[in-house]
Amino acid sequence: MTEHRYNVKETESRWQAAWADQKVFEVTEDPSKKKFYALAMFPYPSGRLHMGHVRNYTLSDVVARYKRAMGFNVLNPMGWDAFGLPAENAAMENQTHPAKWTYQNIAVMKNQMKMMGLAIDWSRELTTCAADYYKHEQKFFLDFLKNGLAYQKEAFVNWDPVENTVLANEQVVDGRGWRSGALVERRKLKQWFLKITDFADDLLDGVRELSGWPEKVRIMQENWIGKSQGLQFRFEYDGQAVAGDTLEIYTTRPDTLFGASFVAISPDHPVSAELSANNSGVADFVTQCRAIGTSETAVETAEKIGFDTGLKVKHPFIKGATLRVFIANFVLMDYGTGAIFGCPAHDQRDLDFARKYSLNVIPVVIPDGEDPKSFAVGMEAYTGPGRLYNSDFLNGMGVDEAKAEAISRIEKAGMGEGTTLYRLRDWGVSRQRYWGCPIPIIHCDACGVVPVPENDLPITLPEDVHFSQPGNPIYNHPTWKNVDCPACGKAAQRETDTFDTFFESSWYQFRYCDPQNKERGFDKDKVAYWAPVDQYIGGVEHAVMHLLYARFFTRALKKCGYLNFDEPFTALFTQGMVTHETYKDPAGKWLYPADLKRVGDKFVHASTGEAVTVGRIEKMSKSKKNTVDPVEILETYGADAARLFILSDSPPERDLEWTESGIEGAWKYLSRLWRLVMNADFNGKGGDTEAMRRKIHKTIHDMTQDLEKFHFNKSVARLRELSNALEDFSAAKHDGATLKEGCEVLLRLMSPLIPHIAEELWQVMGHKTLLVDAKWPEADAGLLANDTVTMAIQVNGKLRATVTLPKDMAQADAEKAALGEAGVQKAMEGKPARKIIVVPNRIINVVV
RNA sequence: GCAGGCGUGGCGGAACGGUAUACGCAGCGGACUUAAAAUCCGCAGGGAGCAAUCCCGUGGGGGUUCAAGUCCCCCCGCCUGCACCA
Repeated sequence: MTEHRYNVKETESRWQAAWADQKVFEVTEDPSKKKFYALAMFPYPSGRLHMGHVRNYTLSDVVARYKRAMGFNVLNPMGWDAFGLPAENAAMENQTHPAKWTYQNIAVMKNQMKMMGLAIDWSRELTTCAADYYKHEQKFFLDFLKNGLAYQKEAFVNWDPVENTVLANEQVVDGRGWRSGALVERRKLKQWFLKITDFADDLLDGVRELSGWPEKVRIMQENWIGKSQGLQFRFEYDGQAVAGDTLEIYTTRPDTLFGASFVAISPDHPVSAELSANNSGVADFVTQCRAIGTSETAVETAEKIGFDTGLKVKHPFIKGATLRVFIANFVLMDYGTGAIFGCPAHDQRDLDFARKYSLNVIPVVIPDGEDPKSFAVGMEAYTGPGRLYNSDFLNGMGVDEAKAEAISRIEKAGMGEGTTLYRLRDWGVSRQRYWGCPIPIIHCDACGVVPVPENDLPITLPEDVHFSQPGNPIYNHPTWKNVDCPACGKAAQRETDTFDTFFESSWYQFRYCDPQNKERGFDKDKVAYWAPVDQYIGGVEHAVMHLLYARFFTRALKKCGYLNFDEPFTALFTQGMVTHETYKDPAGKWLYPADLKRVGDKFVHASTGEAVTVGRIEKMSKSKKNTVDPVEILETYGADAARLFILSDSPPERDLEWTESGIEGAWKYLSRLWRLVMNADFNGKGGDTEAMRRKIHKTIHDMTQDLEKFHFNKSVARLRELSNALEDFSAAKHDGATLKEGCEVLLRLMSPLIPHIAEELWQVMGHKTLLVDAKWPEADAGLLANDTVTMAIQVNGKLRATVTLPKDMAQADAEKAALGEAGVQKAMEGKPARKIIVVPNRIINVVV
């Protein structure tokens, strides 16, 4: 028989063309079929695909193809998260326009994606920087405004005084502008916010219900929302009062009020500001606090420092007692009220502070079993449970009871109230950047803030802008911002800020349901059919921001009448990173894997021959040069090999180490599969057909389970087992019909993973219709059950023999068979069995 | 510091509380070849033994159980996220 080599390139592009020509993956709403919406997080068009993309889209593709074979009407779209800072940076560096750069990248990356053979409905492709996309989010924003979900307030930005521009957080490195190197200033600007805090509780309750999400992500969102129950109340000043008659604080430990020994306020607190005005000592201290900064390392190492303001407040429960008021560097202005009471015995920070300034440490919660009279706090605060002590009317209560009682007393006295507080802040959406969606607002001297009339949408970006001068190009444009006020007709100015690019990615999952709609962002019925997304797949780096914003957006759109559900993504899968070994030359410079040559078990530089040191395995990144270009892999080995390696090497949620030998191995398997089918003799006779058929149907059953659970590495292992068994069966020239059944099942099961070669071999086997349209195989239940089983026999828990017995054998007979085994008798050393445990069809344990 | 995850051969990883190391990568031996590549067959946790076989083995230490990689307690190490949130 002539053996043809598998021609990957030709075959893969031929089937890609066939699927596209027949519009196999294009879908419309079909109420008669169950829908399945599979979505991969859409990419930022940075230039080229990286391996992380390839892994992501391989995973979503397997899901989409599998669900399709299962008979679902599968929506699997793709688009471009096209606004963002890198386009502006590229524009500055290369004297190009962000739009040109972006669209060029999209063209390149789309082409690369097509090489992967993805089951995508390209007719639904969307690009967020296109006006026909962002037009709709401008409308949403106007609706949010009408519904009280958007508002303006002053907020700090990072201001680069040399470049005269606002910097994004990631453009600030060690407190300096990344380009200019100038010290970044905090400047207050009026900016737009979305009221995500309105939904804080709802987002929290919702995330707890999302059973299809990883526990990890759910917890991260819960922590981000950061709900806490506590007491907000007002201290009365004793003597001098500043900025009002009372000082309001927030605490989650009202039970420890009797242990209070000081009050501390933030350096940014209005009281600090007022005192600074008249007291240079205070002003200096506040400046000192701000200089320490808020970076992680600074926070970790910074000492707790305070400044005694000389102010005093009255203890709410202890008549005549007063507490000194400090300004302290560890009190944050943007949480609670920016002021706290310190109870050093039961809070570590308060304790550190108290020890430094020699303040009282009064234990008021005594751990069970401790003697209150001798219980003392040294350098470690006690934060656990216990009984109240030294606390008047709270004495003897547990912590929770005491909290409730303290709140109740304060409320009765009219001094404050029990409060629920969230760490979550409203979402600031204004960005002082060019390459984003313009905020549809006009500022009029006479009328103030005027929303752009809906008929005037979209407000498109000016195209003739320059990036050579400092500042925001939109703001610098000579005419764009000039407009007549829609309300009074007088000269007014457009808002020159653009939306945070998380705005676009918060609703794209709905736009995919109705991407051509010119009137609205999407049709309610179409979204009702497709949404919510059944399986969302992407990187864990979006665990908080993007996913939280999208969840908020869905609720906001619901409030504005656009849809009628809360959660956009029913199930979420977060994939691991793609990693690779790192390499350095003798000078310590990073080297690309492609620049190396293997000599024996070592690497040398391919052109210079210099020795290369192999470093640790790290996430692929340009800076460490440990990247592998997907296109080279796709061109050398093809999409199927890349997909197979990605799927088989590691469980998808874990990191995947990219290795040359791994991709080679995948390629070798494809050749083997090819030979199996090409060389198969379907006219053979004999052999243990029943055993073979059992293996085939067991594989169907197990593989289906694996796919449902995202255990793709296991499913590949099972398919290789089946493949190995079929090779033996074929080599032995056994029954042709069984071999044919096996090969066909193998191809159908392989189809979601390595679709091109599976499709090709399907045709080779004589099929005239597409494999991609074939139904998922069903396991024959009759073949799943075996009539004999191999049972393990243990003596005192140690394996001593295995024995093949009829299935569901009577317990007594099984015991007898077990005791008859030579190995068992030897291990029993002639002693009688004290006990025999029989787990039917599985194991027998003899205890002597 | 808090929260979450992980720890199994040389490596990636399998294992409803029930035969630990499936499947693969790398390795070794052999076949084919002038040779290599490709391919095929075989070996392969550690130790002892000519062998049958036996002992030890899932980061460490305890425990529950007829039986523990799996469940419980303590400890060690690595990774991720959050971080002075009162």
